[in-house]
Amino acid sequence: MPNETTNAKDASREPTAPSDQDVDNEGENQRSTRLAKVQALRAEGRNPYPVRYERTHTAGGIRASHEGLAPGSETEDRVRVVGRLMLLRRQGKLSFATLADRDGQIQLFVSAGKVDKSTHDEFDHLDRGDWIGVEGIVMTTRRGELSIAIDQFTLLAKAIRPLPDKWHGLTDIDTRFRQRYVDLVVNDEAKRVALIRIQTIARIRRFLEGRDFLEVEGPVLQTTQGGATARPFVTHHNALNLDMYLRIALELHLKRLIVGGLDRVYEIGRVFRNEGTDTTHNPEFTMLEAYQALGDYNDMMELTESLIVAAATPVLPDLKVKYGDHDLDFTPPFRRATMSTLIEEELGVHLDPSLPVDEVRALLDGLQVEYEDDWGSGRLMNAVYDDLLQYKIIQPTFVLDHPRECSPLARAHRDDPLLAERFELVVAGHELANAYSELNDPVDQLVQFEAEASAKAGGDLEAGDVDLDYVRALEYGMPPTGGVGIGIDRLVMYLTGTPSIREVILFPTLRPEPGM
RNA sequence: GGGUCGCUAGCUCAACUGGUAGAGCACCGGGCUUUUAACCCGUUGGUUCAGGGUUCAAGUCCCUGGCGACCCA
Repeated sequence: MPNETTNAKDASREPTAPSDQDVDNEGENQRSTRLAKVQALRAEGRNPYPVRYERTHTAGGIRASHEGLAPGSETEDRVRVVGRLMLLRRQGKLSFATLADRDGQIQLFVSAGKVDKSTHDEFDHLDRGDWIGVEGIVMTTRRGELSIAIDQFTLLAKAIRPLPDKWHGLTDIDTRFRQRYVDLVVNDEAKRVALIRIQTIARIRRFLEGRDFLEVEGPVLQTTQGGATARPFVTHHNALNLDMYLRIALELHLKRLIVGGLDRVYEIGRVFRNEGTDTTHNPEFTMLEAYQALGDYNDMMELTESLIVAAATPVLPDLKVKYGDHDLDFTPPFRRATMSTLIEEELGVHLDPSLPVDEVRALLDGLQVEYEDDWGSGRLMNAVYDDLLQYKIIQPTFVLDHPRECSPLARAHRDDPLLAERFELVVAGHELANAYSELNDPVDQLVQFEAEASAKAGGDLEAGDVDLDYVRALEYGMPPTGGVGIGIDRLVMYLTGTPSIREVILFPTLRPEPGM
């Protein structure tokens, strides 16, 4: 019947042509075939996109309630389920289909004995990807597959584009990120990672609530750059005629709230850093920062460790995970070692910020570590750590007592004024958390800000501004406080064993797609 | 920023030293009452990322550009 085929195609072209203008042309043939089906339904006075449908059960719910139903059983249980049609196996007088909803899949069983011919025919002309609502009886097939023997179904949303290959799925990384909606439909791993992220954030909230922290929100649009070392995004507010930064950290406003008397606060929020992207960096990412009055960095270490264990346990019961080439173990306590100790351990040299600059420079020259002329011994020491050590630290390790010189918001160490009371938690060579005993001396803080501002004036694009309002806040008195920041995306990468940050961010930053 | 690799049908992939662009799935038509990536038969479907060059002839070789992945700094 070649004529019929040709006619059907010709008929399908006409109604679809005008509506195609604003979409790309992928799958043009299949799109037009399906658009023709939409037109045909409309011509019969039926709506291919009806407004609602009452469901009584979900796929997962039916699986849970009918676990162990013997093969070849038929129940009296009438259910209405909604989902996306994932597979369709037409077999003449019998059709099987796989319906997927948020929490699972279930087979549909369509028998000529239970539905009339036109319903069956219509079912057989559905496409993979269509959303349907079905009503029927819970049963199992001879092979034991839990199914719904349907007696009626309703098309809820016609899919115009075909789903990717039912076996190979969607593997092109770029397309997976650009069209995450498709990735989530066909790749279970994408859904698994997304759900772990969602659950992890929920668990962190519960954990912090359990410790009496208040969740707060600071401003995203800011007029000073501060709280971290990073290049900001700049934007413009029209009504105020004001250039503004998108925040690079949450820190300075959370501590203002500590001043205000909200003595345990945290925020889980998006921060923005105008830097290159790679496997572990996305320009916008999610930070947790928590501040606890009357805590110091030792308390924050305990908090950090407990929080990570609380978040990890439901996902990784043994707290172990394969991450790239590494086997990570989050069993507490994590190792604690000072930066100075680690340098000595690894390189066999003693380095601390009290050494004369010339001596330290000579040492860096010997190690082939690059540095700037205006760096003091502390920053030079930090460069050795950054260049030669951090990437080698695989298992969770609290690296303690960084040079004060590169910690402008941290309090000087109680035992050594050239060091800060600071730690970074390093995992698989990357910083997962960063914490201080917070600096609350307003005079000292101003000195630190001014040093940064002069570096910025000297061309350091990552250096911060003097935040005079923050200094003013400190002048009203901030109690001794410990604070910590944890990279949520990184944490989720570890918990899911996914060594790419773009896999754990549903919509990673991408160049715009040509033509979109 | 440097290097390597990739981009072919809606999806997943082929196409030797340059010689008529193919397969599976999907789609369309037909068959099939217990399938599970169902199966069987028959069709349809292409600006080979873009542009330029070499050649009788370019998916293939050369140049430029785009997008992406990985490694390095």
